[in-house]
Amino acid sequence: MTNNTEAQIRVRFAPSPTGFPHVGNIRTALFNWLFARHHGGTFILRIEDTDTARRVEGAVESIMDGLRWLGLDWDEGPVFQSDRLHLYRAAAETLIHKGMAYHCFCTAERLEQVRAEQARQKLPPRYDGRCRTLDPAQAAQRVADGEPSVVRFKTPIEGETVVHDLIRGDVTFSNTILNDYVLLKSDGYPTYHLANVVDDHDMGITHIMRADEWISSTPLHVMLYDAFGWRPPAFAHLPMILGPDKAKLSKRHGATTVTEYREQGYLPEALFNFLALLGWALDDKTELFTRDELVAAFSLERVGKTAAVFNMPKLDWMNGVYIRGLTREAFAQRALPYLERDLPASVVRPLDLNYVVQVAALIQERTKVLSEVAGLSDFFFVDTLSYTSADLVAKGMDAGGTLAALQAVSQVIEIIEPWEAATLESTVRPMCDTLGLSAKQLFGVLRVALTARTAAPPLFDTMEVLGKARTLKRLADAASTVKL
RNA sequence: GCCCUCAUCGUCUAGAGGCCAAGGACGCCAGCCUUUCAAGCUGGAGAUCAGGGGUUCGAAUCCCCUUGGGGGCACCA
Repeated sequence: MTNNTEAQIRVRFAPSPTGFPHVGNIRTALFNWLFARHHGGTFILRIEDTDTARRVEGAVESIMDGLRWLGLDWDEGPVFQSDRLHLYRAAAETLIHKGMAYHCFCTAERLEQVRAEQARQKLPPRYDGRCRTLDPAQAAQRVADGEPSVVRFKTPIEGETVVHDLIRGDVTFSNTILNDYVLLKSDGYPTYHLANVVDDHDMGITHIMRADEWISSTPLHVMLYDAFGWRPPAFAHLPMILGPDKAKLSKRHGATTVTEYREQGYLPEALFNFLALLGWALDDKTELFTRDELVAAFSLERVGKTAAVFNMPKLDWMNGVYIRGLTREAFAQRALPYLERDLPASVVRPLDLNYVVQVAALIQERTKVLSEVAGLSDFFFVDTLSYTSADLVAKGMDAGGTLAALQAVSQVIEIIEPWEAATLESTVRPMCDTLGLSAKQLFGVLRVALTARTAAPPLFDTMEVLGKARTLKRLADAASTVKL
């Protein structure tokens, strides 16, 4: 699978710490990681923290946390761009000396005016080039005098730039529509464009895999590589992930950050599998992949071009598949923290793991996300149930019959030993005849008495896990609840 | 407004000229199983392959136009 050339492959995931990583970002990380692992290459984490204003406290930790949770381990980094400002400044200087960049002294207000005027004339908003023709010596003097400035790239005003993209093919941009982009901001920090190009070159990145939204700024990057005399890496612009409204996925689409998926109880291996299928498919049928299978199967050639809507119901299904695939012990282990978190405060912690394993076995195949385990099983943990007399009386029955059934069953099972589901069933089921009830009716009454709900795990398994004492207690409570 | 781009069931997708009167998955519906809910099994509805022109003996697949969607156009990334 790997040969000498491939072993050189170096890719990176380069998020900016301006918020918590959402699934779109993570999918990009996943593809980079898969590509690196498939080819035996290197996966690098780089933090693009050049926007001092939008920096968010804790974002870096949550990015790393999310990557670790999904098992996307990085080989180098995290590299912080804020530690490398000298590199970008030197690079900007180089370009100024080459006459390919210049200092611009235009104020934010003037830029604003220019844009407003262009908008009024329905022209594309772009820098009008006022400082482009300033005398470099004079400009240098003004900078030396302390006048604030930015460094702009002297974008060629004619010709065209072709971006070779592994997924899109060749994409041609006319240089006339390109802007004199800012390379270095007035605070001395580089913009994304400069830092990105300098770093990717410096770090020996061979393939840039990033979301499709970046393709518009790629011609600038190509020109920058050119201006520096560097060979650009290969580009692969990945199809975007959309919300249900088909717009770029964002906060307003509900749970989009990885952290939230974890809190809701999605299994990392399920999200991993699901995300891999957003914009990539192996064939016409395979949907379930282990991590290793994905690493072995992944290829850029099979990445699609069309944006994909994030299909929540399918994720739920897939999560359910992964949950059912767990051993009951593993499932209990995974469910435990969610139970501790979600069960009512009245339930004593810590929970007994052996008991949780027994409960877990009964709800496992009914669970899609771990955040619902407490709701599915709380009656196994709480002391008192809440239901009314009417809830107890099954369809076609009256209060008297219900009470009689409850008492009859209590009496019969009281002497059952050993307390096992099979024995309970073989004892109670025949009582339907004696009591003149259908199984549906009798079991329905018992179900409400024991669980306070109409949908629950199999009755006799529930009794077994509840234990004789609690079962009898609940039947007695139910009997006293019935209003004749 | 300008630039780029995409276009197969509601959604994720297979399809790289004939194997496609379009296959799989999720979801939906029905039946079976069954003490409920799930799970499982079986079956079903669901795409005139956005529309219109070409090219070709033959097009979902190639070309053009239209339409629609998405993205970009900051001293944000």
